[in-house]
Amino acid sequence: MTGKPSRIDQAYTALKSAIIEQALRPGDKLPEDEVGQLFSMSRTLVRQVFSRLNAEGLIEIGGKRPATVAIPSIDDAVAAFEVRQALEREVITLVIKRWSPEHKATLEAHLAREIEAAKAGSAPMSIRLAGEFHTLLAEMSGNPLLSRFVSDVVSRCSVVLAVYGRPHSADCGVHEHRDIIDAIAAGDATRAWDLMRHHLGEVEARALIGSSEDSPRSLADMLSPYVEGGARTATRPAKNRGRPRLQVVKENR
Amino acid sequence: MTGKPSRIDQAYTALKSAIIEQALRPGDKLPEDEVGQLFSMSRTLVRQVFSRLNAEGLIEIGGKRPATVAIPSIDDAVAAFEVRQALEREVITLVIKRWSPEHKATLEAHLAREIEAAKAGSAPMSIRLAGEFHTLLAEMSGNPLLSRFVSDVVSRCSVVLAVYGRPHSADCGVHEHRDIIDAIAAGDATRAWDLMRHHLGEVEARALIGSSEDSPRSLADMLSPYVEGGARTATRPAKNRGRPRLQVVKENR
DNA sequence: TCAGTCATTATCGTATACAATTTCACGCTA
DNA sequence: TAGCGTGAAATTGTATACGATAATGACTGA
Repeated sequence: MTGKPSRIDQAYTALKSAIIEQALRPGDKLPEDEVGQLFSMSRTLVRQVFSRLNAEGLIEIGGKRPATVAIPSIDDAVAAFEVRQALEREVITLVIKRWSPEHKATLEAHLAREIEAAKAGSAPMSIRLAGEFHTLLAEMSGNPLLSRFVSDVVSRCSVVLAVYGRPHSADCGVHEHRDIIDAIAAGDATRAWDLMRHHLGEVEARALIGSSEDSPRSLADMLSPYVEGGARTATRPAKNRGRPRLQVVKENR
Repeated sequence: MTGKPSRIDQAYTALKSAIIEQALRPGDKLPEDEVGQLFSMSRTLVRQVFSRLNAEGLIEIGGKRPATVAIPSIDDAVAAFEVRQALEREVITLVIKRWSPEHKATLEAHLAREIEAAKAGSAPMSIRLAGEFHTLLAEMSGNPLLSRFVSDVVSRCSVVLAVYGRPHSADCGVHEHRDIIDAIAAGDATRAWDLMRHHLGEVEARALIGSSEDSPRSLADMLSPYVEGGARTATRPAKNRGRPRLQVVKENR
């Protein structure tokens, strides 16, 4: 598809995945030069990546402090789900309008992967696929702008779940996705809207009780699965001072 | 309110205003160093400004070419209005839910300014205020994310109008704004939705008149109104001949 | 006169350098 | 021992330098 994803795109995708899959957790620090070394780029580029992530609410920058993975407030969480409801309602409307058999096949294939991931008990994969179901649906709307907005808000919701949510239990979500596909395939917009509202309500409800435990790890360790070419942590022993670089920040806001 | 708008914010606001008010027209070039000199900042900062403007679809960057004011395609235009309908529907729902007398006063005051601008025949001011009516409404939703999205899409629609639209005739828009305020004040969501749908439909129609979906107008045709001396289309291979040089407007506000 | 080729210039992409600010551990004092 | 300055280290904000690439224009040859 895309000829050459630039290094910036690679770093952006890697960090975004790491955050959404909760390999990086809200509050974690992201020093520019350290990230730059991990991805073999200068701070100039890292800054551009951070700028994009910040625009999507995934990290917080500015204030001459190191960038941190965002810690959305309760209000942010409510706002995100509010907007998400409105956007996904429109998605359903448009997808039904432009429905085709290929769409159904694509969604079924994705659902199969979700089921498989749930069966395998892979939490990160389940989290990722659950989000991708919604972005996939949004792409089928044929409206790139809507797709972008949905992708954005889905990312925000993922971070919200990381802060306030309980561990992802994929079973329920998968079955609800199943029903939504069926309603759309049947062209029943009203039913699909209701299902989607209920589904998102469930996800939102899962964000009730906060849970956070501290286990300081090094940034390189957390990101190594996402850095192209594997971890380069061992190549730089001099720079690694004794204490682990990354600390989970206390919530001093 | 805001303690210190940084230079970056200033440049961002200035350029955004210039584009929306059509002082900078779609296709105009924006060389980084020239903009930097105008705003007394280095290219590093200009780049950040451009990055933000690009994310909102106001300019296009990349490809080692100078940044240009965006020229949205017809598809982009339709997509923008589609999303805008969905977002503003949600705005109305929330504003009615959280309605207060101060909101009404604020909107009435804004409407008065719109009427005044229309009476004075100030086209740039009318364009700006017409857009701000919608962002103002969005802010009253109490949902910052929704507000951001609406602001984004309203900007895009402004550029669409700059490319495809006829000169702004403010009268109709103002009266429709009047009706929307009344419906919201009366708590009549259904009526407000209909009015908004009709209003945005009018704006969209004003934008897309004269554009044929079957044979998309060539770039040269679309640009011809802006090419000095009119369009000389097919006589020679259409290079960038005749594109206006950079016109950066001095913003002293 | 016109087309094609090559040098020049303009402009961007990336890295690095320097200044400013915050953070944090350390040692001092009551 | 708790509290509190203090200075070094860490980190970001901004500017500048250098290389790469596309646009521009001049020159040559037919």
